[in-house]
Amino acid sequence: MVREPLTEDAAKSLSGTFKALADPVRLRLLSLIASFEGGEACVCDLTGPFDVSQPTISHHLRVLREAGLIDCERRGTWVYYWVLPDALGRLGSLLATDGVAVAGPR
Amino acid sequence: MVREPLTEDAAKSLSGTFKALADPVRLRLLSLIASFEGGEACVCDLTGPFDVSQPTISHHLRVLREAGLIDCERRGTWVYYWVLPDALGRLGSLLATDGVAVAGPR
DNA sequence: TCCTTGAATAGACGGATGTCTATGCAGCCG
DNA sequence: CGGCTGCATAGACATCCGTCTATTCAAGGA
Repeated sequence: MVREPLTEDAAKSLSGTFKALADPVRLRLLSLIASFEGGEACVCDLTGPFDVSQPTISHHLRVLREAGLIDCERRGTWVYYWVLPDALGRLGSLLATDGVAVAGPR
Repeated sequence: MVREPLTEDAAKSLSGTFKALADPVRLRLLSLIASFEGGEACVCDLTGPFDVSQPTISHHLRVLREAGLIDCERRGTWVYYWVLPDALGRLGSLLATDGVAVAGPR
């Protein structure tokens, strides 16, 4: 990303992922799910730590899922969510600036 | 970030950076500046490749600058922008999922 | 079967955001 | 000094987005 200009399509797609991460509640949800024992969490575990309503949590989970950052499965009465590490990893390596000449004034 | 839950403050701050990256024009600007010869670019080099007006580019550059992702300096008639690699690097390492147990159904 | 609980959907509403046109400011040059 | 060029600011406007309440759907238990 810092070596050659992004194409219009790549930028559009990438920005979609960043949009999903551009909300404090969603970031905390993602982090909370990832750091849960076993790497997955039931929705009922996720509504407590936040000051927003259950439908709002449900909405944020949907946004994260549609961005390909998490997935879920129903097990009886409960729905469990887990993080898909690939998307996060790809993003991380894209942002890597290792070896790129540091710019500055002058 | 995937090892322990983000605090409310950390999430708020982080989401600010992601917000700045959550726009295709800003992503392309960042990428374009970084990949410019010498690692810096004049604004006049940045308005051409986009379909939006010059004030809109100026607005996006301000957002990126206020997020700590780029900086600028006036040199005579022109203003030059360059990428601050630290912010991007910190973000990249934050998203790293290496060594974290992969979650999944069951 | 009915009721209860866990979770998602629908729709409304206010605030944030991306874009534009018009204007202002800074620096160069004749 | 006057005008021109590069860039930023101001303000308007439409759309998007996060949140809520109300409702619906799914699954289990008495």
